Amino acid sequence: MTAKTLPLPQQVCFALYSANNAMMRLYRPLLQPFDLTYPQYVVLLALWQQDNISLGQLGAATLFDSGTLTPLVKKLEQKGWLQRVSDASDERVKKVLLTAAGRALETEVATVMPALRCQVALPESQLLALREQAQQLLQQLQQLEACR
Amino acid sequence: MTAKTLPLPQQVCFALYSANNAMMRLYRPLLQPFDLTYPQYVVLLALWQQDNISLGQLGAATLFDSGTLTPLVKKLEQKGWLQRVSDASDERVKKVLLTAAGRALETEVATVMPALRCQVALPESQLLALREQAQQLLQQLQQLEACR
DNA sequence: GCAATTAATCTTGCACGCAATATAATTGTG
DNA sequence: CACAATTATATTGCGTGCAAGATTAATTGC
Repeated sequence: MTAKTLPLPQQVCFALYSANNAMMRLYRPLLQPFDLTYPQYVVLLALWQQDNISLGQLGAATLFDSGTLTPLVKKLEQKGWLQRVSDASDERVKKVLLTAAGRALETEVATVMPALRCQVALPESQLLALREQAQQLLQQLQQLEACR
Repeated sequence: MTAKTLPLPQQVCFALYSANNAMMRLYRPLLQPFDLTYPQYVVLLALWQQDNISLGQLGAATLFDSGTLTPLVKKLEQKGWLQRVSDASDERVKKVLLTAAGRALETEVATVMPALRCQVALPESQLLALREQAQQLLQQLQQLEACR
């Protein structure tokens, strides 16, 4: 009757948590040359897919809430990668618009993915399996959050 | 030639990252009654498995570096769950020792896991698959970090 | 034996994530 | 059309994570 809690190495959440932390550590030096952090990179990835969207839409794409997104976007504006412009038709919404430099950055940053990939000595199939499992968990949790 | 970067929904790292964030949001309200955060909970989980270990050993179990672990352990000491004691045989090392309250807490906190589990409507097999994939990624990344 | 190195922990500073709350614009309602 | 409810964004405060550097104690080389 000594085992009231599960050892860390057996916990799903701890595996997820520590794998994610390790991944962030791997990203850091690769993004540093561009003066980008991973969350900032995520915002740009979203904008490279769809530009000129509202902060709300950007939050939906990146899964950041406003408390995280607002300062992130302000920082990226300071760095000159994007602009925040008020929408004339609805003064509440702020739209985010990549600058020419921000659009050009996509080509530069395109080297990050392959550099990252070649350091991870795992078969593509395993990474896709991980993505699939993580996405299904995420989807389940989002569904939960949606019901309050 | 427009696709220089991969859309976020297809990225393994983003799936890992956002699933982990969602998991932390799920944990928060469950740990709040015990005035614990997830990282603090992780430290306690490690100590419940093996008590009276050095900060270095605790860091190895939790995968926290000293910059994260030191303030975490100090906070847990303030809350009365553990004590930090200097090792007489080597004055550099600080050993971490659960208090009686800290040991008793394990039983209380044991309700967190099942409460969490019953909110995640995914089959056990899928969670184990996710754990397996995450652990293998983690292991790969740790191996990388070990080679500097 | 003691200087130089190594080891264990601590401190500082920065950038998240997010809950809670505030502010301001818009919409719905009587 | 006033005004309460809703919506979009911003602010505040707290707790991480971690790189970089500092501090102190032990160990190693010569």
